[in-house]
Amino acid sequence: MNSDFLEAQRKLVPEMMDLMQQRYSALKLIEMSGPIGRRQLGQVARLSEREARNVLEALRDAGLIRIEKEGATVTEEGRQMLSSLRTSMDDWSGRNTLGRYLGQTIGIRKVIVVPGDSDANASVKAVIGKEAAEQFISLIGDGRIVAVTGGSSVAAIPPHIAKFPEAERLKFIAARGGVGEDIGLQANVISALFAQACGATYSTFYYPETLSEEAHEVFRKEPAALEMMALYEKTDCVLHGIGDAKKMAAIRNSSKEELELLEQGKALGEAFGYYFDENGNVVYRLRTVGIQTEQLEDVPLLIAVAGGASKAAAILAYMASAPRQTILVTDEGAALEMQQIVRKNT
Amino acid sequence: MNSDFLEAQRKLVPEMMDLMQQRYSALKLIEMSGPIGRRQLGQVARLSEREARNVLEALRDAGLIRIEKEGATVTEEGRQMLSSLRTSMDDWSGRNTLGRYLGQTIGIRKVIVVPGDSDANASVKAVIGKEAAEQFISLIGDGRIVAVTGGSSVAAIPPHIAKFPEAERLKFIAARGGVGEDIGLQANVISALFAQACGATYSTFYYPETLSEEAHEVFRKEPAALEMMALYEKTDCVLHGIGDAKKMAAIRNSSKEELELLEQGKALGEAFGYYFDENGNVVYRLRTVGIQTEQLEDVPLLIAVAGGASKAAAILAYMASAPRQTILVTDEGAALEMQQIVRKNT
DNA sequence: ATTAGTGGGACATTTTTAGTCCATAGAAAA
DNA sequence: TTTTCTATGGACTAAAAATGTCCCACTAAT
Repeated sequence: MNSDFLEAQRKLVPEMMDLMQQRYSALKLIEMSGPIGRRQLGQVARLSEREARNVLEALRDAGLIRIEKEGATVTEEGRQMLSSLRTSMDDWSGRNTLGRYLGQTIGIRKVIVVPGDSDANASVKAVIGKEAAEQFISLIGDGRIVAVTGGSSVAAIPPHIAKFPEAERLKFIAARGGVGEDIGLQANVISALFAQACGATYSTFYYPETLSEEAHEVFRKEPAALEMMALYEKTDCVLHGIGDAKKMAAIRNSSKEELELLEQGKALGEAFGYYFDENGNVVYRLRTVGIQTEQLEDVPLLIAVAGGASKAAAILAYMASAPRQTILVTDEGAALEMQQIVRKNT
Repeated sequence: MNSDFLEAQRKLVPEMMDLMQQRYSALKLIEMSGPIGRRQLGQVARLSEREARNVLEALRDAGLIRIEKEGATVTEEGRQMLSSLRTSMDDWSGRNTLGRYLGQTIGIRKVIVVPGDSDANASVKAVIGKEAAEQFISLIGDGRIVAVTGGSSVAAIPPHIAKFPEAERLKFIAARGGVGEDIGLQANVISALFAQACGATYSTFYYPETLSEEAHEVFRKEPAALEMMALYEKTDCVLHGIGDAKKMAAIRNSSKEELELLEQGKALGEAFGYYFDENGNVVYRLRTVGIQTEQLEDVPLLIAVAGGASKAAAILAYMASAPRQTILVTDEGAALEMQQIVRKNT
């Protein structure tokens, strides 16, 4: 498959991909806009005059365009090249630009879109996990404390973590105490998986999801709880999933009162025990020992993972108030749906 | 097909290919030579310390190698990448290095090797023609007089000539007067095809192949002949094929004396009416109005086209005395065979 | 202890690239 | 026909990036 090859290439010569996309899309623009000049092309392709000039000269040297007094035109060869590259490039560069577009509109650091839709094809989750693992490894820097949440998306990350320099110094913790969900997808278990993959250490903390106010107070003063809360203050990285509010509430066997609160508040998304409405307002939160939204602001590396068209609304809900440094790794299904929602609302 | 994609890409971002090949072969070396250091890698891969360093760092950032105190090792991911790229890259870069190797040993400017073997697959000739056309277009510069010879290889070039700036100023001529061969492959006809493809002009000159010495003398003084000879002096580019000596002699219905001369002189290759032995010595030449080997030395752009394993010996014979500025466009079949012959002789 | 490797830091120098302006030449509009 | 607009290509400076070359600290094997 060509896309495999493109992926391999992206890894091998990443600095060239920009250039390639630049030239490809310039060629496409030239094809569409007939004879077009350097400055005009620059404007429509968001290139400076010089950049546009370089691109044009490169394309000319490759024999793909003809540069004449009235502007640049595609040659026959250029047309052939366009048609032979179109499918794979459009696919690839479409996801790329979609990611950039979403990143800008949502107002976060980066959005990575992998091909496919996790709703339709479960194996896409693995690709999301792989991408997230790469981001994590390359950006963790000299961070030490990593908080992870539960969920299948986050669970897809550890299998793709290869040992990297100083991986052992990391300490993984659950971003939120809690039991009750599927054991394999609990934050505690996942943090252990991460620790194993890295040869690192982890701390666990179990916390009953539903407690009376009094019991809660008592629990909060437990030494183990205090220790965890101290760690949350020093967290260097959070890897978290995003859930659909209703589904999460159902999974958690929430009480009638809770369900009503979520219903009234029009909760859409959920992340680390917080429920958000479409504007990112916190509608409800689980009382548990966990990282707080205020603390997130000071965490340098925030990686959110969630895929599938059905999660688009939930993702947008959380992202409406997500810290700017957030990186979202999602799939095409969710990304396209998000794009539609965003467009509808403007 | 991946190779199509690679080809398209080579056109779109030619500057990437070097880098890609550099990194790919470095990765391969690292895989083979176990943990290897920056300087050692530099030596074996012919990179400066800095270049090796850059490559290593790029591979490390891509997660393909691990750099540790004892040197660089390939990661699991790197191994996967190698196996997924191996076939297409080795194919491509094999031809590339083969071309470089031949260029150096033969002592000419450049050798371009296209995939396939014209002996086995006639469509390979078209690829050779396309490549030759590209070289011609990109290197002709502000040359004006272009001399072409006959033969199927040269005839494969004009179909791939797209109009380029100032193509009309060119003048195509036959590198050698002569009739008797297949009409469609005669130099005169081919020069007309070139002219048509470029929207340029051409001059023809017919010259009987076999003439008595006296008739020859008379012919040489014809105004048309003198005009052609004047053009040969000013030739800016020669596009020529290379023939197998015996086959050419057969095609030309050579006389017994000629055949004997060729036999005795161990003629192997033929080009513009000259026959060469394995050391590049001229064994015999047709008496005709045509470009002379001495004149070739002053022609800035010399492009030789010939493919097929069966022509390997002939190509090497001519190349043994070919001017240094010659560019050879050939196919894998001929190139591999040439490599074998060269190795046997050393 | 010595030697031959390793990676990584540092720095001057060269090379490449980017930004900008201008001259000039066609094409289209007036 | 003249004017205006937009085109390319040349030229130049400032800035950024790549390169060659050291040195240093460290490690493992001799």
